This record gives sequence, C-alpha cells and structure tokens, in this order.
Amino acid sequence: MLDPRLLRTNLDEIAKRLQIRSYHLDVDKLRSLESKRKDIQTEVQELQNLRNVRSKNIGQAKAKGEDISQMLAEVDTLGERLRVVEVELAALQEQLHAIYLSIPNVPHESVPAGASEADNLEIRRWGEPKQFPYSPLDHVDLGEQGGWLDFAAAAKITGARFVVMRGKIARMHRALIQFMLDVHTKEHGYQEIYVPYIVNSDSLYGTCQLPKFGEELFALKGEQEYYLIPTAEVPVTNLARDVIFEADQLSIKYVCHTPCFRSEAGSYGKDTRGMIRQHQFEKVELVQLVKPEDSYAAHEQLTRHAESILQKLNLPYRVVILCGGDIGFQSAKTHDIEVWLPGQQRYREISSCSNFEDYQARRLQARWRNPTTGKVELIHTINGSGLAIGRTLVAIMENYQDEQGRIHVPEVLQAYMDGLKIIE
RNA sequence: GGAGAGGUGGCUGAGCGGUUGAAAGCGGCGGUCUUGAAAACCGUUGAGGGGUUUUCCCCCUCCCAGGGUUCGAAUCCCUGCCUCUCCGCCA
Repeated sequence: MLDPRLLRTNLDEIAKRLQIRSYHLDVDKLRSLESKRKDIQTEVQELQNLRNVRSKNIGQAKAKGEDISQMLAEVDTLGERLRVVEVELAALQEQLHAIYLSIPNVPHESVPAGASEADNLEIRRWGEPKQFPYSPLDHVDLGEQGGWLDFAAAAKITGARFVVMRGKIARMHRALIQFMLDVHTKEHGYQEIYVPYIVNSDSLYGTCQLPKFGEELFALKGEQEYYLIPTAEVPVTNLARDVIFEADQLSIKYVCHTPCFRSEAGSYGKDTRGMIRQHQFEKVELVQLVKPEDSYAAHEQLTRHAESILQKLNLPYRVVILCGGDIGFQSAKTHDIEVWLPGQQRYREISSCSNFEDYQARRLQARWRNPTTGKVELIHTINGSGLAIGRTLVAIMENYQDEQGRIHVPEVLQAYMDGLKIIE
C-alpha cells in the first residue's frame, strides 16, 4: 500500500509516475472522497469530544451527589447522531481503503517504460549457451526417456501440472535444495529458517496476495480460513508484521526452503508441457529486511546472491530489469534472472528479485526506530528466489544432457550425491 | 477431544463502570555526582490518526480481535482467536 498521506499531498505526481506501468489513477474520484472523508471525520471527532466531556461532567457531578437527570437529558440525542456519522465515516474509509489497496507500487526511476516482456531491459549476461552437435531434447523427453519424470502418474494421482520424480533425478532435486541453502547460509550470511506452509488471511493481506490475487491461492477447507503458501515470502516476510526493530537489528537476511502452491488461474494453455509451470514446486527464497537507505544496495546484492547459484552450476543466464508493464503489483523494481534452456532455445525466468520499498512494510506495519529522527519508520522489504528448484532441475537436465540422453551431474552437486557423476 | 486458568505499554505486573493512556517495579534515554565507571539521586520514556503553513498546541482512536449494554467500558455481556496447566489420543 502506498502512503495515504502522500496520496493526499502529491496525488498528481503519483498518478503520473504510475503511468509508466499503464495504470490509470482516478485522481478526481480520490480527491472528492478524501474531502468528504475529512469533513465527516472532523464531525465525528467533534461529537466524540463532546460526548467525552459531558460524560466526564456527569461522572464528577454524580461523585458530588448532585442531581444528574438534567445532564442525562442533554446528552440524550447525541449518541444517536454520533452513531449515524460514525457509520458513514466507516463506510467512507472502507471505500478509500479498498481503493488504496488496489493501487500498485510506484516504479523506481530506473524502471523502463514498456508494455510487455519484450520491453524488459537486459543489464547483463553470464556464460555462453552451449552449442550441441545434435538437436538437444527438452527435459520432458529426457525425463520420460530416462524414467525419471512421470507426468502421467502425477495426473492420475492428482491432475494436470504436477509431476512424479524418480530415482537419481529425485535425488538431484533434493540435492539442489541442500546445495542452495548451504551456499546462502555459509557464503552469503543468511539465516536459515523453517516456517509453516499454511497461513492465515492476515498474513496474505500483509504481503498483498490478498485481496487482489486470491484466485492464485489454494484455500483449505475447514473451520479456519487457511491457505497453502504460494511462496515462502508470505510466512517469512510476515515474521516482521507488527514488529518495531531497533536500528542495530537490521539488516535481517533470511533464507528459507518451502514448497509453493499456486493455482495458476489465468495461465491456461501457458507452459502446459513439462515442469516449468506447476501447481506445486520447491523454492529456496531469500528475504531481506533493511533500512530504507540500504534497500537498493541490498536489492542488487540479493540479485547477485541468486546469480551465484547459477554460476556455481555453470548455467548460462541473463538479468533483466522488468519494464513498467511487466513488473509485479507491489514491486518498485524487479530483476528477473533468466536461465538458458536448450530445449526451448531461449532464456526463461528462474528467479525474480524485487524491492518493495515500504509498500509491503506499510501493510505489515514492519517498522524500525530511526535513531537520527528518533521516530518509528517503515522498513524496506526485498526478496527473490535463490532459486526455483524445479526450474533449476530443468535447466540442469537440458544443459547437461549428452547424446545418449544421460545427465551429467554438475561438479558442485556431486558431493551432495555420493560423488555421482552421470545419471543414466 | 475433555476439564480448568488466562490474554493490559519493551518486560514483570496493578487496575470498585466515571479526571486511567493506564499504578508500581525493571529496562531504555537525558542529567547531577565521579579521574572514569558502577551505585545513588533527579527528570524523561507507547502506537496510530485528524486538525492547525505547524519543531508550539488541540482533538480522536487503541488495554488479543469483532460485536453488544451504558450518558460513560481496560473494567459488564456475547462470539472468535491465541497462550498456559491437567487428562486422553497421536507422528
């Protein structure tokens, strides 16, 4: 959520900056609602004040043993009038709040304009896509041929967009999780954290999956309103909800492996083949909670941390800045890391690293005590995948295949697989 | 699942329905004292919002959450959530 005070004072400028993501802010409507709000709120507060003063007087008179029936009569109609305007104010504030929740974050000045993926700005490339002397297979063919990936079995057990993995590939999938957690904890200074995979709706509002993106979530049946997490971002970032940090506690760096569950509503017909887009997948997530002044340096650093995994696995990739039309709702700036997939002959997203500035923190009421101002202020939140496990497995299978359909194990993973060099 | 107890400020912990946003203690911050530190003493110390072109002041809201009773609720009544103790069950 954006700062309501800023929306009041700098409305035109915010509207202008939101145009970069092709978002139209109804400035006139907001202005008129705000001025109505101000009038009614003033009236409510004046009436409340009157009530408080009179009630206090009644109390004092009663204590002295005076007759209070006259005073009670005076206060008679006040409550009714107050109730009416209070209801009116609540309705108005709810309306305003709903609008505030529907306004996306203001993009950082370095975010390029653009309508779609095609306008994203490539900022660097690492590694060279390998030239195969034959036509390389994609992971689906490789996986089914080797008996490692079984989409039919998953479809029987559950349905579309699930997978069953077997044998050494299942083992490598597990190894990837251990490997990434080790790198981020030992080399990058993240604290490993284990969290619930089921969350309540407060948490989803906190990180802005609700109310706008509820159709992406799997809700659980039962007495409680519970949801499966779509990403570790939800439970991990919500650790900061309603917390006021001391300056010396920041920055906080968490790394967390969880499964992720996404309904993928609205992506019908997209990536229907293979493991690229599943309802259930594993991810190692990086989350940083930082002081505002540190957030862009931290965002860059976190992106590099995610990249380092691909470098260690020797997988070619590129990094792009998402343009205004492609950037996520709550993000001020997002780097996508895209890995080279020989089976598709193109770069595909394997990590998305975003700086939300104070947009999430405002919803979460995640704050810190700023010693220079002496005030309680919002922190900045940053997160990114480090990396998506399923897609990493796909990238390894496709990049490390040989002509016999075998998969060579990347060197850094061999220690996690009893020294195994080739999966066949 | 059954039976009890409880949720108050950074922490501990008071709080007959009426100057209680909340006693007291601890902690934090500032000061006095000291060569320095400790101790002692003095002062100060919650959050959110609105008004006011505003380092001054005024007002409103918040004592788990949501409803209700009342002129007036931290205090009374309902519902929910959470925590603790005991019993049962269980990976």
